[in-house]
Amino acid sequence: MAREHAVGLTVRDVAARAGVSPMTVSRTLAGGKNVRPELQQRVWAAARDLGYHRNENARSLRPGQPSGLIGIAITNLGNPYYGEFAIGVEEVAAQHGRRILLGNSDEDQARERQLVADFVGRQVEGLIVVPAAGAKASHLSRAELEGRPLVLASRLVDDVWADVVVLDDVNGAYQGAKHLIAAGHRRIGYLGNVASVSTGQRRFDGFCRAMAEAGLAVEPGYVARQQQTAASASAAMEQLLRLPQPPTAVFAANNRNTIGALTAIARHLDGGAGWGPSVVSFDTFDLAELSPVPLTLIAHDARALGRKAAELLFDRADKGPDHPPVLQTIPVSLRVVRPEPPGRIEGAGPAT
Amino acid sequence: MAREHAVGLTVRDVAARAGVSPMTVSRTLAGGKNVRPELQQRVWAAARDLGYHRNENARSLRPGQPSGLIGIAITNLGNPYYGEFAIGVEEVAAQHGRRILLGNSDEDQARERQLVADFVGRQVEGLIVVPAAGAKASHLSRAELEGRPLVLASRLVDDVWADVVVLDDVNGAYQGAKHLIAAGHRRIGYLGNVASVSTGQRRFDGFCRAMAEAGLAVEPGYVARQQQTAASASAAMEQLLRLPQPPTAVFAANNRNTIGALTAIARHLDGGAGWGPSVVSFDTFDLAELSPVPLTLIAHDARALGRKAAELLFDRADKGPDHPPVLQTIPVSLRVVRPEPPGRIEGAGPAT
DNA sequence: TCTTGCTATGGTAACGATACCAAGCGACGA
DNA sequence: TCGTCGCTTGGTATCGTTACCATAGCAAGA
Repeated sequence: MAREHAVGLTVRDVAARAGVSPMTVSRTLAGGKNVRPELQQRVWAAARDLGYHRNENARSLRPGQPSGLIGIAITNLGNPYYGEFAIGVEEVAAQHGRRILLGNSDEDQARERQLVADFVGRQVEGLIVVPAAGAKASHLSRAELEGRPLVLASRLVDDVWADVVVLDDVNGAYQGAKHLIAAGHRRIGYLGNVASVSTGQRRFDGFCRAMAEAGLAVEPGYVARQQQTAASASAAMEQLLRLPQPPTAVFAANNRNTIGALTAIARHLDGGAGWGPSVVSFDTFDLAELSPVPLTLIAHDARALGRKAAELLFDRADKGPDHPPVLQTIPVSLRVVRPEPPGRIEGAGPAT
Repeated sequence: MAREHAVGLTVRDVAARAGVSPMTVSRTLAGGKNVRPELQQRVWAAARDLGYHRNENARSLRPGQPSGLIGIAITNLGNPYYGEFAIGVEEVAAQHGRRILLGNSDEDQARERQLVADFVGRQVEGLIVVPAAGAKASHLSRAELEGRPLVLASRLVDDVWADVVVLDDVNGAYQGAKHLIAAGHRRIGYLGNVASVSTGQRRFDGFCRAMAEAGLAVEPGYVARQQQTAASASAAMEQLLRLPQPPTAVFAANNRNTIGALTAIARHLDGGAGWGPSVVSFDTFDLAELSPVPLTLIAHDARALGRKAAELLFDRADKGPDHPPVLQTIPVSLRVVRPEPPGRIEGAGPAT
């Protein structure tokens, strides 16, 4: 009797239609080793006619059978940076015949923990996690993951036994700050994300190092490190612009902060101010060319970061769990989008 | 005997530790109905101590048990528009206790087909697909999906039995074009994506309707409809700018085309041209405020689109497969970012 | 001719969780 | 006192697939 819905076709149905046993169907679909070509054709035809799809869940139930799934927990999928990152992971995963289970933690530790637990329950072969702000090691322990390989991406977490891939945050920020200092800037503002995210701390460290080397003080009034959105970054930038002695340049530690800063600066200029601070931005973003002020990017390849994270995961699966963890750094490079006009700083700034 | 790795804990292990039967464990974890509170505590303690996670794949093997998975196929995850879309889906799915299986088709039909087949094999409860350019109905048929509900998002496909949620493309483009015409523009360029994507066709239709109503011809020399990336859009815009009579305004049919257009216009202005065409953009994007030329956005909420797609999916699961398909439209709205200065068109354009 | 070795095929059991049925137990009304 | 009901607990079978073993057939070699 024909089924009402096509739901629930099994090897048995295909076997019946092809006039063979379920085992022959299984073998054929697994590659056809030790099956007569004629039978293989009958099986393929039957499978096609019925619209049969192997049940991957049942398949992975057998011990030793991989599930073909990789879990990714991301903090904010709306940030194109993480979208690109996810593409990079997906690219490599697809090459290895794996699918992506995706979860958005929204910078919430509880949600992240829940995601990880669920991924484990779904038998993922490995996890790639961009840890949420303040994430603890406890829900990323080897025991919690039942021995599954874990890669931390973009951000570090203390005391977690895992491979890690991060950007060259410290050096990138150092180079970016040095770039501003070399151009003659002395009053440099800093817009960044919270210190509970490792990028927030590392980039600030690099910035401070460059300032210290130049004998410049990092003045608290010029530093704002709480902005996680472009809107709050814009507000922070406006505060800096309203200071009696506003900074002649700002270092924005990620794309959300840069976008907020540039938005505020554009409003400032539209409001009649003839002058706006130079910007160095960690992260690239669309339409950087439209910047109304001198702009330099600390550029990197988010997709490469995702690819590398996936590669570390598959490497780990090959090497076994007992090799020491790997820390991989993705290089960054300075890209001047709009150069500093000569003599800009001395003459053009407001009330020095 | 102790296990080498923690991999493969089962109800049996928990049952043994708690001194009860596997059934009692199962019942407890399923909510604890008809289990003595004392035993429940023992079971929970044992599960926690061992770090047990229920095997969701084995669970969904039993007939009638849902897998808890929703499959999403997207054409380009690097486009923040689709990132936001995915967040919207994930939000609603998480509310319903479902996880997301994500695949990137990269506008490739073969990859899309493969993704869909795999999703079915993994027993997803439903699929949300942004169909790739030129996607055919055949691999989205009810039979192919084994009766699983399908929602098409953002783009239409002919002859597919599915619920659909799209933006108000035609009307949005119509309003955008009318806006330019009302401002006095007569020579209006069009930058869009290919007609094999329904948005490419629908937005062009709306544009043409506004032009026709105003008695204006859509001149082929002003129309470029093959750009899928910002880079190619930038090249197309440069061609328009090099025409003896360049358009005084351009309609860009999506964010990639707008970004390309603005980049080309910025280069043009930096090159010394005192004048650049006005822009209307379908889709919003970061840093629109930096536009050097008059800019109006046809704005909409990609996250809302994702949410609605997921809601349609769950509605369909409730209503059953026999209700007629639903077509839902997400409204768009005009947002003037940089208004048209008065008298700009007559005086300022090059060689009329 | 009989053995050995190979390929092709099928039956059976098992993966982990749970629906179903059976059974034990105390409480309560007849 | 006995039967019945409800609650609790456990044994068993099953979901779809495939590893393993068994078997049948055939060819080559002793």
